[in-house]
Amino acid sequence: MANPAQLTTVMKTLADPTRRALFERIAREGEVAATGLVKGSKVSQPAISQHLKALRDAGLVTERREGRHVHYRVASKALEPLADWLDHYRAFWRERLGRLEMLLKETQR
Amino acid sequence: MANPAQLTTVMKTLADPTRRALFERIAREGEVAATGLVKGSKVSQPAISQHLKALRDAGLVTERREGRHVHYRVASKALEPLADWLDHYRAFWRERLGRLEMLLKETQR
DNA sequence: ACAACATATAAGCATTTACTTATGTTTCTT
DNA sequence: AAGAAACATAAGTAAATGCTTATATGTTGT
Repeated sequence: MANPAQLTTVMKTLADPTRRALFERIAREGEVAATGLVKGSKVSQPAISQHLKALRDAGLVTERREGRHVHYRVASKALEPLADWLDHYRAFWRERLGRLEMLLKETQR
Repeated sequence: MANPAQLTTVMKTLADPTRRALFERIAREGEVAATGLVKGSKVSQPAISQHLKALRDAGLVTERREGRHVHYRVASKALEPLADWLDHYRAFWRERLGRLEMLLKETQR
């Protein structure tokens, strides 16, 4: 169901610590302008701008222009590809571990 | 709770498509020798070996040597850092969306 | 002991990435 | 209209990444 290419993009985008920190700040603050993100960051304004573009392209954040400010917020379905992938493997393992446990109990008695 | 550095490592490791595919194959097959992974892969044996090292270093797989074969399997807590991080943000959003809904209902009446 | 097999390591290379500084572009303020 | 503010884009660069071929290391069967 989840497009593998999209999953790759999401993972690659969030794998970078500074970019992920940016994403987390946007999530925490609800809605932030780019300037707000530049302040309190160690990297330059262009770096922030480039990271925001990456987050946008990955579908992780949405932007809302208001005058000369651009406000960012987390996209509602941002982490869905990641969550889907994880849930798939979690379910898979529950099943696998379930079978393993049953096997162990049978061999033990 | 989840170490950010470890999360970064896990994400970076799984972000690469061929490496993730390798991980998924190990998960599906339960336990595979490296040779088994080389077969049916488009990259060379050393490439596989390097990817396996990366997966090992990230704590995503464990190895079990048996003669000249090395069998790989998914580590039981492999995806815990990722899952923890995701759950944290999921909970966070439920709360945020919950508040938003309450706010909307209040302003509507 | 020796050849074949399974895997790891080394070295090299092209591409990608995460920055930087410099410069646009648009919008607000005065 | 002019300057400042908020952002984006361009160009350059050092480091990281994912591969390759060649070679080493360890193990098994004959």
